[in-house]
Amino acid sequence: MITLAEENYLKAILKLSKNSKNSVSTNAIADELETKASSVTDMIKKLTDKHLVDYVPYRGVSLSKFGLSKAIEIVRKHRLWEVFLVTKLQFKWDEVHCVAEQLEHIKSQKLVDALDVYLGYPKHDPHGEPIPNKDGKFPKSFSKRLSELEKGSIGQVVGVSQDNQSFLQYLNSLNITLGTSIRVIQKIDFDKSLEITINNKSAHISNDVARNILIKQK
Amino acid sequence: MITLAEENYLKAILKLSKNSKNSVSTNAIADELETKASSVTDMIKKLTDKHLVDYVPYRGVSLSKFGLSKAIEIVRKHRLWEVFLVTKLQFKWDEVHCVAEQLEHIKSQKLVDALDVYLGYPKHDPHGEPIPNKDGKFPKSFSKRLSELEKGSIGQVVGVSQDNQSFLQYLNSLNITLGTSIRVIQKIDFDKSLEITINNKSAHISNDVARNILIKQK
DNA sequence: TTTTAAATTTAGGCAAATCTAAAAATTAAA
DNA sequence: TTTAATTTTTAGATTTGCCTAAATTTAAAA
Repeated sequence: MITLAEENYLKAILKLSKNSKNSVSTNAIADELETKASSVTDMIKKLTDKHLVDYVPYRGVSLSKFGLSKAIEIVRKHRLWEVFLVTKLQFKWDEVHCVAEQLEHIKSQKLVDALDVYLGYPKHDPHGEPIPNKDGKFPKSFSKRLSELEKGSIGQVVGVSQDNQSFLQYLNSLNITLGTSIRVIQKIDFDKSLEITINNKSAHISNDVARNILIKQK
Repeated sequence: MITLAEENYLKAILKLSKNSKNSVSTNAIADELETKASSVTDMIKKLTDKHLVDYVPYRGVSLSKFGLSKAIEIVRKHRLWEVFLVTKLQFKWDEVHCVAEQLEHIKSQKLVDALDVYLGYPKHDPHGEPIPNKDGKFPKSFSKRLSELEKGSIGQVVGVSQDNQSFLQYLNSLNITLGTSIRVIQKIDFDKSLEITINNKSAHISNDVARNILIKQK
């Protein structure tokens, strides 16, 4: 049995190894989980005993194959619950995270699968993040999210990962539709928002919005 | 903050004080939670410190006003989630309990309220148990459940607390409809099933079924 | 009413998950 | 390459929730 605390560590390691590839440092995990490095070392030993991670003292940890699949399961549950909260219970984007953080730890394979069916096998959560399927595979797409584009690059809108009414209305008001060309002028580090141009008219959009615009890069 | 373990104790005390009224013995709680009497004593002290129960050593505990409201909240959540699982995710009656046991501990007032709205303010869970409302009040009804009738007594069917397709079909096959007179011939202690007569024809029904038939007693 | 049985509490310990402070290892700087 | 700074680990405590075994209290029986 994987405990709640262990699940949170797995999730943190997955999140961190996405960016820095391979192995993750003790301090990085401590920061992510707002705990102390010594606590992390303790927990890593427990995870090692359970074959959830590979660990070389002083060198960092990485998820084992088993640990990775467990971590992905948690992400899947988190994102499915977020979709549920927004599409069925009328929660707003920014209200779902803390509740999903709890719901992701509910243990029942049948529940997750039934939820997936009920929600119509969604591919993205309300924040535009991809939802892995039952087998742990992420939906592959040939598009990128606008938020992933580098400064200076240009792309064409090929879709959105949200069909929310107010989101689509907002895109309309910006004159963003399928096929629109967008150039990234500036990426603001502070809030990850973007300065962009749409048909030579400039606009400033939040990361929340940029994440939900799917782009085919030129 | 009330911990998960504390919530389970509150629930157990509520359940037990329903039957034996007033205060509940340490051993009864230990049995209910499949733990040891000494553990119960430990926990009761913590609950006392948090003003969730009133406790007289060697004499038993009872829920305080505050503890009662918390316990009812948990029951409300448990039963709402059961309704969700059955009506939305197509779980069967007997598959919901263990999952609801986990879901009942999710902390979010907004979630419970939204779920209640979404489910259409259900009055009973899939087992026929009443669901308290937002203010902790149980739906009052002038009917009893068939399962509550004493041996020998007679009553008339005034409703059901389940609108499940297969349940209604089953009642049909037993010739039970609104207005049908039912007499309780025998109550089987072992599985709480009932020997009854319907228009002088005898039948044997499970507690699961009897609990969902609402009766006006003669 | 004394003795016995049952229920309850106390004492002392254990595992999980965390912490602080000190020691050890690694990396960066002089 | 030695020293200094940083990172990581170890040692020793703490809290929560549970356990066993022993002591205490209450209830029942003789």
